[in-house]
Amino acid sequence: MRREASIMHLDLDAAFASIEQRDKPSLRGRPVVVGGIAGRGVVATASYEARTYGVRSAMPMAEARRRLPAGAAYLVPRFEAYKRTSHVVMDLLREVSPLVEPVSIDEAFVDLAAGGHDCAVPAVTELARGIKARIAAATGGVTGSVGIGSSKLVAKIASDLDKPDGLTVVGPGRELDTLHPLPVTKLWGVGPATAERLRQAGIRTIGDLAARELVDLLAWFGQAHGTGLHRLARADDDRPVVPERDTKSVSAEETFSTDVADRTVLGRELDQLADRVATRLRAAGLSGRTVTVKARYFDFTTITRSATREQPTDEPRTITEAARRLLADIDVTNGLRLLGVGVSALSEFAQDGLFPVIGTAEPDPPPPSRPAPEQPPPPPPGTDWRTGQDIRHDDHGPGWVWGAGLGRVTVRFEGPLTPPGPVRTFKADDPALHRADPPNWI
DNA sequence: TCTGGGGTCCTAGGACCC
DNA sequence: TCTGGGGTCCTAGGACCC
Repeated sequence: MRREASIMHLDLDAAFASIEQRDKPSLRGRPVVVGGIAGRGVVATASYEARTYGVRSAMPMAEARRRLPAGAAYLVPRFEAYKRTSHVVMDLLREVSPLVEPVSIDEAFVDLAAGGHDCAVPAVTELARGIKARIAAATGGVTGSVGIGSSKLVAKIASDLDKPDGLTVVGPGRELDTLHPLPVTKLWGVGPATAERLRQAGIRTIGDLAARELVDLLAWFGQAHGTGLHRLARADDDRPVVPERDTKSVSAEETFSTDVADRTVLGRELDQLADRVATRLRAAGLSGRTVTVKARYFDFTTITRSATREQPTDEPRTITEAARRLLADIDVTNGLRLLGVGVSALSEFAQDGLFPVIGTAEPDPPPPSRPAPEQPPPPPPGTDWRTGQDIRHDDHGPGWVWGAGLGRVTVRFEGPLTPPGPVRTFKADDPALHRADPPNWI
């Protein structure tokens, strides 16, 4: 815990749903649910209109449909669109401080002290107001809620106190007053299982938890979780803001619409999952030694089987063969609800001798040439966005450069599909400047 | 109401080595 | 011949997060 409120947490409000409402004006003001549309799907994000009907994240989609009136929209996620908005926001935050830790596509911590800001409460409050306004402008109206405090814990809890479009600053010395009345479930790391054990011990609020001895928590929850809870309940949190983390595993899984017992079908699924994992490993320049197969039964019990190789691999064939051997040891007579493949024990480069040793590689050949688009070259970094140039776009109609920097171009589109025009960010040389998102209407 | 998909971290037991 | 303790790696499962 720091002496100043210098850690900020930003959480975009119902990000997936509000991006959909931004891009599709007909959805504005209506309940919008983004998530798995099929039988076994769940809600990823519900718009605030949908939340008034009690629809929440992680709720089965079937239940959401039951609760919502006619006229509600059910959409499959368009992750590429969300990532573009996420990049716009993260780039903005990096202008505030070099220490930005994206937690997910719609959430980040920012170390304001590392950005050289005055971290007195009035100053950070003003700073946050400005950041919120810039985010809303740059994203075409997607809002975020901000919390600022002396630790990650306090900042995160603060951002949740006033949603949507909120701003809460917890001044130094106010941490315990803020935390202690809240239910323990607000603490990072307290899920359903921990909450139930705490409830049995008569612990409902974070204040109740702070009143308990460490030995009790150690006995109930073990070393790591016990000490973690003990400290967090006292607002004792010195975790730094870490901009980048190494990837530890890459996996793909699929829940079937009905359980599958046919080993031929499962084998084909396994091949596809292994392919997806291998593709993503290669894109990230990673390979791994441990292959894991995950299976879930009708009753939701889940098992894993893993095998560790001598050498790391990113070869689809190698991963598939290892996965098939593991699947052979799994009982599928009553069918599987879910099948998954993962690779872990990662290292940075493939060791299979399929690639030149680092350092002796030929330079990459130039990318295949594309038909030259009718497009002026993107402005150099630093160009004033107000003077932006026109950029033609196949599907969204004309757009103009809204901002540029760090090899990225932000474009605001105006067209029949999206008046008054969303803002999107592209890499300066991104051919997606001429590609539309696939439609996701259901 | 019947539970997605992508991750992270922790625990516990067994094998193996010194 | 019997027995120790520590360290590391691997496997499996579980809780949790967004």
